[in-house]
Formats: sequence, structure tokens, C-alpha cells
Amino acid sequence: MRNTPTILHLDMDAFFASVEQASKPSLRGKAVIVGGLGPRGVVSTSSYEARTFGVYSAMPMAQARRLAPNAAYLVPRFGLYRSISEQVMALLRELSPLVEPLSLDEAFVDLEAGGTAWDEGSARLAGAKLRADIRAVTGLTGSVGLAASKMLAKIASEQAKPDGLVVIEPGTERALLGPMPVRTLPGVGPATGDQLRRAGIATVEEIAEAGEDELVRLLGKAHGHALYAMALAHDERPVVAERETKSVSVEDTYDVDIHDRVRVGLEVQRLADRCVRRLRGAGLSGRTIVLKVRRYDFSTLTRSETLRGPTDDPAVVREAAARLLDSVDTTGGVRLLGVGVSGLADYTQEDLFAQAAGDLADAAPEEAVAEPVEERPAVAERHWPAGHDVRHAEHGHGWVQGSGLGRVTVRFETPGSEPGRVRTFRADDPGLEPADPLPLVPGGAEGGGGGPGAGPVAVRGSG
DNA sequence: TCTGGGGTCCTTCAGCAG
DNA sequence: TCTGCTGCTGAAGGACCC
Repeated sequence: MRNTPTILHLDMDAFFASVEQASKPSLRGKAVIVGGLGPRGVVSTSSYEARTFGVYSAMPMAQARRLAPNAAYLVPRFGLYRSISEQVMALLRELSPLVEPLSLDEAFVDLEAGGTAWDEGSARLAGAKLRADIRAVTGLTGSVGLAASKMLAKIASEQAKPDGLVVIEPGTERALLGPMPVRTLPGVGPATGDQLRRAGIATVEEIAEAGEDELVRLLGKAHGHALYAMALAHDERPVVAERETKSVSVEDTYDVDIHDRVRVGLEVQRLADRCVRRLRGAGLSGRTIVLKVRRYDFSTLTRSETLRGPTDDPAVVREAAARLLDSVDTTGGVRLLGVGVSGLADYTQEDLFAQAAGDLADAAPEEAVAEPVEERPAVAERHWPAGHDVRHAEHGHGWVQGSGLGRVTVRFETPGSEPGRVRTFRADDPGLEPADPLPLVPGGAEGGGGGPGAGPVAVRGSG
């Protein structure tokens, strides 16, 4: 392991909620909760104000509403978050070519590989400048951790939250980690945490004391070895810029359990089509088709089938998914269905046949994105998802504060304006139309398509 | 309290081939 | 011919992460 704190971990603070607050002046300083608003939704991100009510990520939305009934409840706008994430990742790539994104709001950077930092002082400067640049470009705050390994850099950024910078100096790691709870270590979730607790192991120091053999006995080979190394602060994992996708999947949880077997079959076909569209969009094909079914009692089962060669043919995936469904008992109802493809390749069996026949002309795959989208009715009922941007012919730019009962309530404000006024319209008001998000910072990049249809249409009042 | 969606990795088991 | 061992692949499930 290197002996300079030149691995940087960036974690944007309450990312989705912060974007919404930056985009909507009236929500700044208020409890904001972003997530699925249906009866089975969960919280994606809560603002720091909402956390004071005890609302955290992955909490059922119903529970969040009990804890914070007056918070603003918004549907995620992934298109907008993605465009801001790209701005942040571009800043990271200015520091080093070795950038490993973990999600839209998190990444590792190897500063040494980029020649940006070589010791604690230079790393600290780079981290501070990065935070300032992120604020200037996006108007948002991020927390930075610096350490000699990925694990420690991540722990450091966690300690830095919100809006801070923490360096873990080489040589101090064991003393720092020792008293921390086992759940601090990556890879220790509820199940492993419980198992360790039952064995009398509560802290990182106690993991180290237990010894490698005992951990392997408790947790299995891979997990045991890895955890023991982490407890000793040994982590040699390099920052990896390119990760290849191993699987592509889509799944839907239904507001009400589906009992009708025919309907279940139709939903599986739709999911298979959606999955193939994603697969093609990524220029991939795959050999193994996976069907996922979560039953009424939350028990989950998967069925899979491996084909002789990779495919991106919707008919082939649909048929395989239908066969897999035949082997599943759905009496009692299903709450979730999913279809996935793994064993990925960047060619298809059909390509190979075509090559063999020297007949490439017929084999040109149709544009993946040109696949017809059959899910939206031709004359759609107008939906106004909470939090999405709109434009009114008379009142200008605003966002949907809530809708229902044929009405939609809009707050008219923009990222640079004062908190705006609220007006209510009929849901079919001809002067009202969906709009693209505005840049969070004057002169910043356009927000990318968080418009209608970008997410599940689950319209509820927004508290 | 009542549990999303999209991923990755690991373990266990069974079948098959040498 | 039968059995045991080993290694590989596929299937299923579980834990974890953001």
C-alpha cells in the first residue's frame, strides 16, 4: 500500500435532494424527500433538514410521511442528476485519468496517477480546489476523503460529511479504525453485522483480534479473508477507470399485487422488451436470461436459462422469459417482476452467422434506440409528476408542487429567482406544458431531460 | 415499519466429463 | 465396469452497495 494520502473519495452531499433544493428556491432550508411516491415507494435521498426528523435512505415512504408530514415529497429526476453528475465527473478527470465512478454522486480518484498530488500537502490542496470548483460549477457541495487506500478514503469522506474534507494520515489508520463499529467496513451489512455480533465481535479491533481463521469459519473464504485484511487497514484495490457491465436488468414493483396469471405473463413480456431496449442501447447482447419474481409474502425467487449463444432479439428474450415463468407458482399474487440478461457479449450469434455467410448487409442491426416504444398510449392522459419542471404560457417557468383530482399546483420560480408564488390549474390547462430543467448556476450546462416520461409516473400530493 | 431499482460478488449444489 | 476425485458450468439464492 502506498504511504501517501493520494486516493481521493468524493461523495456529493444528499445529492438528489440538494439538486432539488438548488433548482427550487422555496425548498432551500426545508425538509426535502426524494423517492418513489407510490404506496410501496422508498426514500432515495433526504435533505439534511429531513434527516433531523429521522428520515433516511431506503426507508419506506409511508414511514417517512409519518415522521415528516410537512416535508416536500418529490419524484427523482434522473436525467437532471445525470447531467450534473457528468459536470462533476469532468472536474474529477481534470485531476487524473484514473477516475472510478461508483454511482451518480460518488467516485474514487487516484491523484498520484494523475500527477496532481504526491504528498499530504498537495493532496489537501487538490481536494480543497475540487470542492471549490464543484461549488462554482454546480452550486452544490461535496465531501472529500483522502487516504492511502480506497477503503480509508471512503471512511474519510463519510467523516467529512457534510461539506468537509478529511485526511487520514498514513500510520494512523489502525488506531482510527479500531474503536469503530464493524458496520463501518465496506461489505458489512445487516446480516454480516448480526453474525459478527453473535460471535461477540462489535468493533474493527475485535475483528482483527478474532484472527483470520475464525473469520473464514464465520463468513466463508472470500468474505473472511477480505474482512480481516480491511480490519488491519490493508486494502490494495486499485482505482479502476473502466468497468465492463456484467448484466442488464429491469424490474417493476406493482402498487397492488397481481393475481391474474395472464396479466403476469403480459408484464413479463413488457419487461423483456424494456430489458432488450436497454441491452441494445448499450450495444450488448447476452446468453443467460433471468426471470425474477417477488411474491405477495416478499419471498423472492429467480429462474434462469442459458442460450447457446448471445442474443439481443426481443422475441428470443420474450420466449425465454415466458418459459421461465411457466416454472413459477404465482398463486397468492406477485408484487414484483423482473427480467435480466447476463453472460454479456458485444456481438450476437446472428452477427457470427452473418459473418460466416459473408452477408453483412442483411445483418446490420437496427438502431437500438429506434425500437418502438409501445408503452405510452397514443393520447396520453396528462400526468404531472411532483417536482418536475413546467412552463405556463402566462406565468413562465415553474415546477409541479402537487396534483390530483384533475388539478395541478405549480410554484413559479427558477434556480436564480426568489421563492415564487403558487397557482393551481386544471390538469388539462392548454397553457401548461412540461419543460426541461434549467441550469442550477447561471451560464451552467443545460439540465438533461428530466422531463415527462423520465421516471415512473406516480403523482401524489407533495405535502 | 413493511420493505425500490439496478447492479456486483460469493456460496452452495447438481450434473457432467475425464 | 464401477467408484472416487477434480474441475467446469449452470442454476439458485443471499448479502451488499448506492
